[in-house]
Amino acid sequence: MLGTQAAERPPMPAPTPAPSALPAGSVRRRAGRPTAAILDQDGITTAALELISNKGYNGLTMAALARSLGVAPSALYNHVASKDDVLLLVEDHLAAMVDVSAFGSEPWDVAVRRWAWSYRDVFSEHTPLIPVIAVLPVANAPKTLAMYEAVTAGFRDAGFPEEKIISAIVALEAFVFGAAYDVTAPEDIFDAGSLAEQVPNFTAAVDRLAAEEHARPTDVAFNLGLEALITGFGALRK
Amino acid sequence: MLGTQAAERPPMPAPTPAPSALPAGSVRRRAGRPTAAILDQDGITTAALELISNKGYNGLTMAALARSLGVAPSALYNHVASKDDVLLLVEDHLAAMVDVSAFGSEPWDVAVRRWAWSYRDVFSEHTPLIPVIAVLPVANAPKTLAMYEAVTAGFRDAGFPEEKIISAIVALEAFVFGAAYDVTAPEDIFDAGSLAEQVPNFTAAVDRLAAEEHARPTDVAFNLGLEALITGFGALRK
DNA sequence: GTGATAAATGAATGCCATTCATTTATTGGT
DNA sequence: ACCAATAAATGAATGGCATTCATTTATCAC
Repeated sequence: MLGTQAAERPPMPAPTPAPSALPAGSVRRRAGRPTAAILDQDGITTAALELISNKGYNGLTMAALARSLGVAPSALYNHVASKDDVLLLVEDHLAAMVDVSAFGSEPWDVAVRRWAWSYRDVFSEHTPLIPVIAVLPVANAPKTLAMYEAVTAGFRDAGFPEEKIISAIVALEAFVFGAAYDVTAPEDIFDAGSLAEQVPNFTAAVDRLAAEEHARPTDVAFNLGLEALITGFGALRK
Repeated sequence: MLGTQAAERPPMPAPTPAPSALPAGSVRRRAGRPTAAILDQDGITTAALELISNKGYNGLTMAALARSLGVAPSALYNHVASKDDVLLLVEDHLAAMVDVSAFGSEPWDVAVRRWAWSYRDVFSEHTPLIPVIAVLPVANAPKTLAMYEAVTAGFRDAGFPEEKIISAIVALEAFVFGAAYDVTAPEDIFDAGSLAEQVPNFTAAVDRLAAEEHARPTDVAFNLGLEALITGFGALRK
């Protein structure tokens, strides 16, 4: 790890000191507005996603983001108000990747199933966004809003009583977000270790599930909960 | 803002400089092991909870924690390995406050209902813990483990097939954690603002729910989802 | 009694988001 | 065609943060 970083950024100054924030080979940009704008929100979003994909959310710093865009960190603040703002851009990009295509073409239960699995899969790779999303007004996230619109229309067309649609979506979303965290949990999360004797029922149940040898226990739990929600909510339709 | 801070902490040194890490009035402790230990995990947990209660999770820093305990920040590391370790202590303390008393005395569905509401209520005040909990092996959290034991026993006694117990609890927990975030969301989170016209179904559904004038819409959604899960899971019992 | 260990201080370290003064280029109004 | 306002960049701070380390002092086990 440290060795790799050192290779990228030699601690000693190179003969011709490499400009610290520019792609290799380019000349250091002088201060002042450049002829053509370098940054925009789309580019920042793309670079952020690339960084997250390569280095994870720990690697997503304003400095690293600036560096990958060949720009000084402070330049980012001409286009976003804060790091949370960057996270919002990323979130909205991801929302567009959630599959809502089945609403309008497939039966309601099939559509909900496809949407929820897709939603969970997308955000299980991006759980650090969840605390941000959960509290963020949708007004600033057009693609997220578009997702809600598609889902809402699907519920309405399926005969859902209108006053219950938002509550049902909120409940499903809560389940999806919680389940997204579960995907990231280590396999041995339920290993009670030295305390196992003190929690015999729990230990037995954990062992009994392990004996089933499911490829992904987290998927079993998600399926169980999702089917219960679909069945329960399906009964509300007129 | 700046003026207020300056008033609390004058930039110029006071005549008798106040010791920075000690409760008012006490003498600065000299270096070296004190006769009686000042810190232990219980004290750290209590101080952390107090700090969170007064200043929120933003106010919970290792420096602030040390200060409230009358100790240098580095002293904390003789008792916890990291800040995440402090969060784990807090989490385990809270787990003990979750109401599992109905398991063993009340019918299964009543017990699940009481547990889930209580669980959500406790952690909705502590959502920053959720990312930590979700990934943390239970072996290091005895009170959390005790909660799982009580719930597992309740499910088993209710005739739940043993291989499904953990999956059902995991699903319920996912829903609880997601719903805990929802509690903290601002009221106008679903206000589409200027984009309202582009999402007519969504806007209509939001308005229709608002017209119901529920005291806490988040509770309506939680109730809806929880009852669906209870009904769905209840059918699995032998 | 003595060596190992435990628990404190205090001084660093390095990383981080963010701000600000400054420079340069574009744009819109007259 | 000018000129003021604005936009977009640099580069140098700033302050906060968790964590580490050398050092000091006290207790505990043998």
